[in-house]
Amino acid sequence: MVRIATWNVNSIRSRIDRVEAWLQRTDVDVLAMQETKCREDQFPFDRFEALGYEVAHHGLNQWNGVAIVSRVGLEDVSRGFPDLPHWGEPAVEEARAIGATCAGIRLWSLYVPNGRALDDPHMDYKLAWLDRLRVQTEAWAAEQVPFALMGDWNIAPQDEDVWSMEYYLDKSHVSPPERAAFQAVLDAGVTDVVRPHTSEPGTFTYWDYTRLAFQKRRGMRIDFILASDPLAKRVQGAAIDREERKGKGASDHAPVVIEVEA
DNA sequence: ATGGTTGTCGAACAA
Repeated sequence: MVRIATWNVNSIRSRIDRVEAWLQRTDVDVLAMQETKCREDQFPFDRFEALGYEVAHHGLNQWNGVAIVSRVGLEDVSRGFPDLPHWGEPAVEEARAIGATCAGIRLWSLYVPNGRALDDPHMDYKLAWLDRLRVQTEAWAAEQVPFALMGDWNIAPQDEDVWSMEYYLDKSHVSPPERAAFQAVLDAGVTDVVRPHTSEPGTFTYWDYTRLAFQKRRGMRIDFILASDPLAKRVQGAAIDREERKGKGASDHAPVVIEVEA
């Protein structure tokens, strides 16, 4: 059994103690992280290597940043994928995607742009980014190598994935264009392998730091593991580690874990 | 109370 997880850590430098403790506690073999928020030279490689993990990181500045750590092999690292849209002034490609092959599975750690607001240029960037991911997913699905798209999608695909549709109605993450973009990736050849094992109402992966959102159970399900059909058939179980959102120094996202038949 | 919190080579901005 291989245990594979994804987690938006919201700064690896401020979270490293908790991430290290979590890995030791949960016996996870591969962890995809998002929002490492650091450059290559700032990443705490030694902390993971001391635990027996190989590390691949993609970080360009204090924003975004994605990584994969693995103790079951880590090969053929890709930073980004073709034709990703650019952002900023000057417009550049951001560190939002890294891929690696671990235990024969092609894994991607993805940090989909936030979108910010329905009328914000960042929303156009988000939708363009997701369309490129859709194109890539079609290509990967045709290759027959088992693969998974893991990360923070910044989309709540279904009404039950937010604590209140009324609250989010005029905000990003739930709009029809965003949901259509998410569905288009699914249609390209992957399925959500976590939801079938975590279908309880009120199951979320993210809770805002403000307004006592976690304590009031006001969250969103926006972190997903989407697997190709050959891999999906091997998924034996899945869980969202809500406990990790508790206490001082927690990320605002919870880790999401799947168990895969070796 | 147009509020709250966390992170970043901060002093605004992103989430």
